[in-house]
Amino acid sequence: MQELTVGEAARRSGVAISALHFYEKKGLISSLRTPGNQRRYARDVLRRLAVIRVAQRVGIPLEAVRRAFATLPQERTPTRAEWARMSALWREELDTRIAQLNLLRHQLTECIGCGCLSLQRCRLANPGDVLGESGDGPRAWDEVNSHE
Amino acid sequence: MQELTVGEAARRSGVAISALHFYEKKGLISSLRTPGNQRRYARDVLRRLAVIRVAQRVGIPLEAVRRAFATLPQERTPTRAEWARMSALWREELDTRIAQLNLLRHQLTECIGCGCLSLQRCRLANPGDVLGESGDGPRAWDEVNSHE
DNA sequence: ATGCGACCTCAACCAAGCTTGAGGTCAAGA
DNA sequence: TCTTGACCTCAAGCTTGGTTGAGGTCGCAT
Repeated sequence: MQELTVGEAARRSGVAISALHFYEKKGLISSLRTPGNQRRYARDVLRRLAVIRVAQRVGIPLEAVRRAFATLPQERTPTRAEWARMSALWREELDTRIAQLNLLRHQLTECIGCGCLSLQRCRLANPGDVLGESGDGPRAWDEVNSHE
Repeated sequence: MQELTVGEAARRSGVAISALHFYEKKGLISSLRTPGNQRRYARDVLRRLAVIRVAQRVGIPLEAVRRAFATLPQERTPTRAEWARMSALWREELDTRIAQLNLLRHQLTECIGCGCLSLQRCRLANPGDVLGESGDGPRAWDEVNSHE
């Protein structure tokens, strides 16, 4: 079986059919059509859906995924090298997220461990603020989110 | 300075004033009022906001945070022990998330590294599916999300 | 040829998580 | 006293990421 119907893609990816339609409308995936106007997906759609799911899990918006996918060829299945290039980018993204989560976990532990209820000094409660001198709160995470 | 105005809380936490109002309406934080009806926050609000931000970052919905906060005392500043108890729960949650992110990163790397474009066999593309036998896709992550 | 499940489009609706705006009050300095 | 910025409430609006439903078609088996 070379091409997948929506139902098959949905079952295999764990993504609802309505979501597949939605992703297609948003330009994250694409499909060929049968003479009878039914969608047929190349197998690489499953990889795209996997990436989409990963992204969702780490809080990266679909629009950022779309931008990343825009670096892949539109009308032909990406080569291994093309996927690898994109994947390297994502791996960095994931590494960053993991590092930040670890940092937060550490800070939370420390914060509770040391009993520092004087929150003005707590790095977790108050990341990057340094007692209000800097003015407008932490944006590092958002920069990661937009990543461009 | 024992109590914080909304503006101070917003600046220190990096959360918009409108979001503070929103969180209060949703029951995640609370405030005392001055004779003139202005909000005054106890300092533990900063810790709550920090926890809220952590939760948001790892994709935990506000409602779950509210439920967690519901285990803390309502009308008095939680003790260190009370925070520690809650924090332990969150630490587990964060550990789980980190573990899952690491797994995903590993799977993504492997998947590209081995060039397995035969996605039917790819664990990342197709987690828990085993070629469609199980029927309705992966739910493990959602269970983590609801965590009750 | 007819029934059935899987598929199609399009528009409406939903929930979370906020922001924005209107219309008004508070509090402190010049 | 007056002005200015910070604050108040309430309702409406916005974005993201979808789901639901109506009304109709496809395509395969009987």
